[in-house]
Amino acid sequence: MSTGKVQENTINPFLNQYSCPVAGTLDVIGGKWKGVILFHLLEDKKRFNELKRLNSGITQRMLTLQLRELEADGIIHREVYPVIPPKVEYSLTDFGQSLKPIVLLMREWGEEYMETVLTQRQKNVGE
Amino acid sequence: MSTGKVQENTINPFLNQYSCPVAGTLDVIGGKWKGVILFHLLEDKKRFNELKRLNSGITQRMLTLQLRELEADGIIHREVYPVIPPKVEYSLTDFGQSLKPIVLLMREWGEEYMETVLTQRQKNVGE
DNA sequence: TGCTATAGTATCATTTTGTATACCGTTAAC
DNA sequence: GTTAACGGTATACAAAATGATACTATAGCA
Repeated sequence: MSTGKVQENTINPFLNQYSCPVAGTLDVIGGKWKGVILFHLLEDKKRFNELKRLNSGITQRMLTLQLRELEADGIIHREVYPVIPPKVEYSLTDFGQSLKPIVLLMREWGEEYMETVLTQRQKNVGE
Repeated sequence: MSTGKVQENTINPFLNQYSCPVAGTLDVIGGKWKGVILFHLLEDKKRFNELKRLNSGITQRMLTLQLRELEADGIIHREVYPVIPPKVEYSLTDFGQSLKPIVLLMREWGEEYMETVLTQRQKNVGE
């Protein structure tokens, strides 16, 4: 960063603009699935199919894509056991652990306020 | 919610599945712009064009769409002054203020770790 | 008279994200 | 011999999110 030169070839070019740090964080944990995946990994490592069951509705392809991106960002670790049938375990890296407070806070907020949001949205239907 | 019936017509049908609360929160503050918009509103209310300048790169259309959704979720308030040229001020509602800890934490994480993420991503280029 | 400013809307194009479905290799169980 | 389990990949397609561009109204100013 010291050069002031805009970097290239990262996953999301948006981040290269030295934009708001909030945008950067959301690029890592945002999207439809990443937050939930991380949430499930907070407690303990999980196998691929386990994550698939926990993220109800996710397709194999999307799960793979999201896991690969999290891995590329250094957030999770992928451990492959050379057995048959295959066994692959996903876990948070130490770096990934640094996201724990955010994920927990998001869970709390969701638990406390999602009903409010849903109610609020209902009011605006058809306006 | 007491009926156990799945609601319809909300912005994101995903939320009706009684899914993970983290997903719910991300639905409210996720996406490319909402987090940043909220971040800029934490301190003080802002006019439309002010927000446009602060969210560098956002188009007028996207800003309008995101602001409308945040308003529909009860997160921000839109105050229109009937003057010419028009003047519209956006501010956090009391409810919106409840998101403050999350946004601040996301800012902190971004400030502290985005370089790490960027470096990490660089390693994976072309693999 | 023409220009600027503000807060949008309308239309269309593009990019990103998500879905559906079929397929792969290997082993063990039936 | 067939089937299931696991953790994927490949291909095609659909939907949603985002972007680009042009346009609007009205007042004040030069």
